[in-house]
Amino acid sequence: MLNSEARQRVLDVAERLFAERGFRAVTLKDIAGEVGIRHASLYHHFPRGKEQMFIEVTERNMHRHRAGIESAIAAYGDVRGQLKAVAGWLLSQPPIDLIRMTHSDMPAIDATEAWRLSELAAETMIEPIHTLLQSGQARGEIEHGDLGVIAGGVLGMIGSLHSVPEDIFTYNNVPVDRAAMAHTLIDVMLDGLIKRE
Amino acid sequence: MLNSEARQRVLDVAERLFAERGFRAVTLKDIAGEVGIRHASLYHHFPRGKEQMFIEVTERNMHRHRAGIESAIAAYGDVRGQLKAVAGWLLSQPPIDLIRMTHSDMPAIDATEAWRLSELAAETMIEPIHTLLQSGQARGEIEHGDLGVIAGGVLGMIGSLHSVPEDIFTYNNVPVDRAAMAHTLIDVMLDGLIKRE
DNA sequence: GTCTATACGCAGATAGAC
DNA sequence: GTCTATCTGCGTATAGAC
Repeated sequence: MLNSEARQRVLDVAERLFAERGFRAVTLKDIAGEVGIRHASLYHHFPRGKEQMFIEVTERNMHRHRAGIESAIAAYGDVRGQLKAVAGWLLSQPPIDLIRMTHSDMPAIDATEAWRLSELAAETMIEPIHTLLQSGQARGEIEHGDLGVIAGGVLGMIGSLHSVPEDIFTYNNVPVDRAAMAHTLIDVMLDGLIKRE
Repeated sequence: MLNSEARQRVLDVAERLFAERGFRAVTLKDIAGEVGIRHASLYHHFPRGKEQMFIEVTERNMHRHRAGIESAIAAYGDVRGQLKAVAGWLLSQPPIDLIRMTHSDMPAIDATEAWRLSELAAETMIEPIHTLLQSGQARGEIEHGDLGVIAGGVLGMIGSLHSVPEDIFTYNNVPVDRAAMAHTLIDVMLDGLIKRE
C-alpha cells in the first residue's frame, strides 16, 4: 500500500513540523515522537529518509494551499472579498515562510528538487492571486500595471502576520486578531493611505 | 580587550550567517571556517558558546538596523520618500526573517533572552516606521487609523522581496529589480489599487 | 509496520599546550 | 588568541528480529 493510514499520519506530522521550523530544524525523532513510533520506523515509509519526506510533504502542502486559495477566491465576486478570503485561508494554516525556503530549506536539498519546489511554490501562492487581480482589472475594479509584483507583495504582507504572536495581548492590552489586521491591510492596499478629496 | 579586532571579525561572520540561515542551521565550524580559525577558538571570545554569539549578534544587527532605518527616514521629508528610503536600506541588508525568528530561532534559546530579543526586534523594525507614518498623518499627508498594523504590513511586504531570487531573469526575460518592486508596492500602498475618479 | 541494536559522523563544548 | 586533542550527545541511517 503506497499511501497507507500510517504513512498519512507521518506525513501529517511532518508537514506541520517542516512548515513551522524548516528542513534543518526538524529531526526524525521529533516527527517519530509526535507520531508515536520510533524514528527508525520512518524508513519503512520513506526509504530515502528525511529529504524524501520533506519533498513529498512540501508538494502535498502546496497542493492543499492551491485548493484552499482557489476555493476562497471562488466564494467571492469582488477583489476585496476575494483577497480577504485568501488571507483568512492563509492565516488558518501553518506559516509558509518563503524567505526561509529560499535561503535555508532549498540550499539544503538536492538542487534539481529545490528548483522544482521553488517553481511549485511560486505557482501555488502567487499565480492565483495574480489571476484574481487581473480579473478584477478586467472587470474595471482596479487599475495599475504590475500585478505580478503586487500579488507577491500582498502575500508577503499577509504572511508576515504569522510573526505576530497570538493569544497574548499587545502593549495596549488589545488582544491580537490577525484576521482583523489582514482586513486593515487589504483595505489600505485597495484604497490607499493618501487622502482622497 | 573586550572588543578586539579578532572578536569583531567573528561577530561580522556570525551576524551574516545567523541572519541568512537562522540559529539552528549555522554551526560553529561554519563560522570558524569563514573566519579562518578553528571552532574551539571561538570559545575564547564567547565562553558561553553559540547562544551567546547569537544573542550578541542579534543585538548588534538590530542596533545597526535602527541606525540605518532612522538615517533613511531623516533623509526625506515626505512619507513616500521615507518609505522608499527605508525599503532601500532593508534590501541592502541580509534578510531579517521575523517569521523564522518567532517560530524557530527564539524557541531554541533561553526563554528570557528570547523574549527580550523579540521586543528589541519589534522596537527596531516596527517602531520607526510607525512613527514615520504618525508624523505623516500629523502633517496631513495620510489618513487612517491603525498605523501600527500598517507599519508591520509595510515591513512584511518589503521583507518578502528578499525571497525573490536575484541575478536571474523572470519568465518574461525581465531582470529582477527588488528596489523597483519595492517602489511599486509602496506607491500602491499610498495611492491604492482602486480607481479614483 | 514497528521494534531493538548498532554504526558513523557531526555539533557543541572543555582542557591544556604554545 | 589560536591551536590540538578529546569528550559527550545527537541526528541520520542500516540490519535484522518480531
